[in-house]
Amino acid sequence: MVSSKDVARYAGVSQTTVSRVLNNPDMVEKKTLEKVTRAMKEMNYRPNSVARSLVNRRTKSIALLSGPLHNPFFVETTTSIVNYSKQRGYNVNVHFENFGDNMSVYQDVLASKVDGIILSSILYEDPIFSELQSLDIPFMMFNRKHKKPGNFVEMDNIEAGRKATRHLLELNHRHIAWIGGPMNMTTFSGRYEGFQQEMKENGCTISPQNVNITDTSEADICRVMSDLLAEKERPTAIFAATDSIAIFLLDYLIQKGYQVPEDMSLIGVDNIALSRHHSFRLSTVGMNEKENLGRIAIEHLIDKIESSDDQFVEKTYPAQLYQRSTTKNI
Amino acid sequence: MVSSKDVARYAGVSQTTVSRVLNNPDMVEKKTLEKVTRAMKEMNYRPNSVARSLVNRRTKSIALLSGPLHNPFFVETTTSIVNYSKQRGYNVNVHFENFGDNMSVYQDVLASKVDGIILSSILYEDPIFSELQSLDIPFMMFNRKHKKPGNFVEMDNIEAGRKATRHLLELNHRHIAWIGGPMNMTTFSGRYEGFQQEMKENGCTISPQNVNITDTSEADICRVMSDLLAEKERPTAIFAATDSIAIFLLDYLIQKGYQVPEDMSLIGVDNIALSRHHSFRLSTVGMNEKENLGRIAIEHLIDKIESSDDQFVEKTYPAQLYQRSTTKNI
DNA sequence: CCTATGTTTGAATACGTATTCATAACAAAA
DNA sequence: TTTTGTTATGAATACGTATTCAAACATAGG
Repeated sequence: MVSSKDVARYAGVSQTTVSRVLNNPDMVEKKTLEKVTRAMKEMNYRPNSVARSLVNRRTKSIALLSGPLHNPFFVETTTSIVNYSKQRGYNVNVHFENFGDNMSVYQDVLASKVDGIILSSILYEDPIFSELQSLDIPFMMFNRKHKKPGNFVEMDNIEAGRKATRHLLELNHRHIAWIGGPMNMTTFSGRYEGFQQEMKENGCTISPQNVNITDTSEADICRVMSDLLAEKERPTAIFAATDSIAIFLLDYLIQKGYQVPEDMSLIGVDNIALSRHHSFRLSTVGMNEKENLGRIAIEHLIDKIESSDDQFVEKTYPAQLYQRSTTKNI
Repeated sequence: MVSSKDVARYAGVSQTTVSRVLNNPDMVEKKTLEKVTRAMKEMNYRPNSVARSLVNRRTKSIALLSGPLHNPFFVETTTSIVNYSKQRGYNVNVHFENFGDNMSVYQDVLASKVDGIILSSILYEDPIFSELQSLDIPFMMFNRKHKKPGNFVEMDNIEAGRKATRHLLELNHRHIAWIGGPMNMTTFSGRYEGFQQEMKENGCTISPQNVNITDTSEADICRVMSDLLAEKERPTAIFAATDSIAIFLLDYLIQKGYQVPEDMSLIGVDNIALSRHHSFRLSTVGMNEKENLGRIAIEHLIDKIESSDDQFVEKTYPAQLYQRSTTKNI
């Protein structure tokens, strides 16, 4: 590979001058500049970004630790994060959460030299948190957050849980089942908390068999749903903790011959784009449609990288109901 | 940041020994090894991957230049590529195609030091091709390919086009509209070619207003579809060049009060997971469900990186029909 | 005891760039 | 002419690691 030294020799100048042509062109005489520029072209020179990073002490790249893309919510955030980062001149190393073995993903992220880290995949008491802190580079959580204070942007999950539940209650549902994911993720615990609060305040009880915690895999959701359908006193409505789960449930229910919402009301959370599809018209709760948590988070992160201000960004955005066609009065 | 030199000083050894502890632990005496290991722990030492890359001349990272994730096909390939790469010890820099200005994306990719490049976003006569070649690192195309010989894996797009068309013809459709993307992408040109061939062989003509080329944006697809619906002799079936387009059309049609397949048959290509959803049951043509082009491509790419064999991988996989519920006899 | 062999270690160097500091060339001012 | 200042350039160095080469030392065989 041709280096700046090669270019220098070819152009009859010092490596320093070549470097200056790239970074401080006005410090070099016009004639020299042309000469060097031509040499670079002719030799097809490309600056070695690794060497640059070593001396500049920044890689212009960011690690994204995201939830899996089979949840369309993360499709939208990943797209925003990658595209906005590009705009600001950063590359994004993408990693996906791995339920079985997140530690190895963490190790990859910790080992890779990046200017900042943005992650949705963190548990409420995740030990990764202190490791991230020790890296001494900015990191930002979105969607989910950690117990300890740090940078995060999230939706008001409790409010989301309450609004979804209130909607179902207003439609006269009393027998409501919850299908969610692991409670050590604040999205799930928060939304469940809201569900509980609202039910309690309205004098409704939640029977234990109607609280279903899955690992969000399709197989596990199937298992849970088939249990629910087999209950003597089958629930009339399901509160799915995410639109992704809801859409999968929809698939399962239709496949088994049930009609939504006639046989079962269904509401999700996140208001992902797919929920608006007229084949679904999924009722859901989510943020203002203009806002994207990924986008908000990456913007803050890059600001932090470039300003190195150490004030925590902690933002919780309101949730609102999007009533569509998968919930109905009984 | 603490360096190997700091660790060396603290442990009372040379930097060489610290390096050996990391890379050739059996070359160093057990006692020394423990001493150094302890020092690394105590100082919270993390090897600088940038410095490593500089001397090793490999970054253990790969650039992915992907089509946009709002096409679920790329969700599936991106997931495979990222996860498989991790398994083989590589990070993935993700970039998304940008219809308006792909050159700047290309520049980003060319500037970033990676061990290999995997891309779906290439045009049939894309000038990026020769630039990629001049980088002298392996690159692999998937889904779409280039005019010149190189590494690629694809579905047999012509066969796909023929099979989808044949299916519609067998259902007695004669008035079939095509909605696709830019013809300088081999996915679209190949599928269209198959559409043409099959129509011709069966004595069917394609009227010009039924050939619709979009930029695959929602707005443009809307425009085209509304034109089609306004035709005097409205087509009875639509061949959407991708499932992604088909699913969007489905949304549009339902929203406008049409029923699929009663008012209009609809078939896509790609057989993405979402097409199987029982709210859609989209008829489509695609590869064997076990195969994933992204996965196949990344496997070849990493093999190439690690073996540096220079034989081209050129693979074209057969397409098959998946008949579901969006196509019906008339 | 001497030589041959193996083991463990460190000094020096390379990777490719950006930056600091010094110098040379030259013009302007005194 | 000397001084001062300005502009353009290059030599040397730093970034943090891996590797080469040589040296120090121990062990075994004769």
